Amino acid sequence: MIGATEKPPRLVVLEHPDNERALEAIKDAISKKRTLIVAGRCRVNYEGRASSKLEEGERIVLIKPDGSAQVHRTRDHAPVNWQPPGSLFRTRLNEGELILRAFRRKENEVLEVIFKEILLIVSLDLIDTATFYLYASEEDMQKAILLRPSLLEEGFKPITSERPVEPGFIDILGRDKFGVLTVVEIKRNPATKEAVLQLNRYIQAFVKDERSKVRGILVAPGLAKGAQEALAALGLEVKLLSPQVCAETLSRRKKTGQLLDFIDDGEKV
Amino acid sequence: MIGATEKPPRLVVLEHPDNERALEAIKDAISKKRTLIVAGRCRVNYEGRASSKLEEGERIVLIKPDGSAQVHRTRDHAPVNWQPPGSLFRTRLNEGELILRAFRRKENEVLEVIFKEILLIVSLDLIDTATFYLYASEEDMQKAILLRPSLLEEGFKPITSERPVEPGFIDILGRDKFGVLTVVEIKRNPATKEAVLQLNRYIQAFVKDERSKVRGILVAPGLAKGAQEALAALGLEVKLLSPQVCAETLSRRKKTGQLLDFIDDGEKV
DNA sequence: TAATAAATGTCGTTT
DNA sequence: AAACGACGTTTATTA
Repeated sequence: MIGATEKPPRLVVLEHPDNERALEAIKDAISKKRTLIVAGRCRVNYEGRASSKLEEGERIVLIKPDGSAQVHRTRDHAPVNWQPPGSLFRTRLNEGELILRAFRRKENEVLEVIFKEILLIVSLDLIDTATFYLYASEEDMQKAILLRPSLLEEGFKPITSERPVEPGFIDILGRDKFGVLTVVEIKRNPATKEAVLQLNRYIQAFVKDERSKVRGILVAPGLAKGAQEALAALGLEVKLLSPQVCAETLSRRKKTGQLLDFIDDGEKV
Repeated sequence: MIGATEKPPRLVVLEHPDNERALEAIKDAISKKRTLIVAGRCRVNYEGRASSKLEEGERIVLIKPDGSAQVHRTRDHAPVNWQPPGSLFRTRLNEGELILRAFRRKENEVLEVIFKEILLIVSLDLIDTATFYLYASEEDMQKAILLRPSLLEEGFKPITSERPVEPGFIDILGRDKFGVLTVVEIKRNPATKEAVLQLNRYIQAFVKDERSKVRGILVAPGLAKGAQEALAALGLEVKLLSPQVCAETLSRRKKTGQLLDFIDDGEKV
């Protein structure tokens, strides 16, 4: 029995509970915004942007305090069915089955898990306040070029980053060593034809304002199919640069300060 | 103790195990390709296409028989770190910590979870052979009709899709076999009276511009209460079409090319 | 195996 | 609230 007045333990485990105990534990965990794991034999229905049906089988359901839900099968990284954060939950017994519904009113989406048999219920009060750090993202590549413009090319001088233009934002705008305006678009993956077109749109929008000559440089670790042709056709350029090198540049800065761009005159790719 | 000779139980649960028991249970579960859940206080490192760092906190790790791994925090549908199916695992104790590594050799990617404290281990032998069925979204229905206009009716020729009009967007605009302008509104669920009114609004807004005769066709798998009457009252039409049939049309296209509309002259609903 | 397109993409940001 | 772009996108399909 999970007391209403007592503080519940950080970890509650029920093996092979009957439906009544399971219902109580699930309602308790969700209402107290605990993390909930339910393993059991169930079928799953989803109705919303699409609809899906999954017949009976044993799966794991994970419900988080933020109101997200996911149903995992024995394979695949991604859940077979899910509901994003902010979902509402309704649990009830019906003719010997335990029915768990996660729904989002606005989006008109419903996820329904109908348990024939509950193998396990785990209710956890997880404490996790740590920050997640991701390195070598596209953002890091941008930071690295701004910190050390020679990563792009000798003599490049950034003017602004994230400059708004008609269709979006120019990653980096600057001038090359001859003073020519240069639009830089950064990709952390091999650049696709779409990326080239994106860069071109930015330049087009920009040229309207400036109507002077503008260079366009695509920064990426490589080129996907069709990108080379698109670049040539549009008269744009590419600078091969890996996210890893950018991440290294940033981490080295932390140790040696911001002098690198003045000291280092070599190119590393 | 989990015997090597005996068949292990379908469900093994260890609450607050010491490191040795935890190590044994984890190795056993992974080697026997069981589904494994580990909850505990840990830090997480990832090194591969990018790199990431997550300091100490309580999380849930889910490892599946297919060699996929994911680390879940208390929020978000998506795992904070993961490793796709086919990963290899190495578990060991080191200075009072339990270290779980999931790596992919070819991709040179490593996920490392370092447990300071194990709250719970669950090792499951899940049985799940069911097939997952996903039925098409409304967007797929639109695509299917554009691909094979005869799904709507013989001789229909689409002009545009998502054409903006006063109240929103016309799903598909086209001409029937007599050249009469036709507005198509698609619903993936049984169409309600509201859907009929929506179609009517689009037509009204459209007639202002064109002031020629315009047909309105509601595409839906069925009609909800009151929809039939509304259609009749407004002089609009309905074409019954299920998302499933659209999905089939789209998947068949991939196999047989885009010739279907020329070959197929029958209607399937 | 590599390239391409779709996804109930998810998730953040900005208008 | 809606739109846009990035993502360690993932995933399936096809050449």
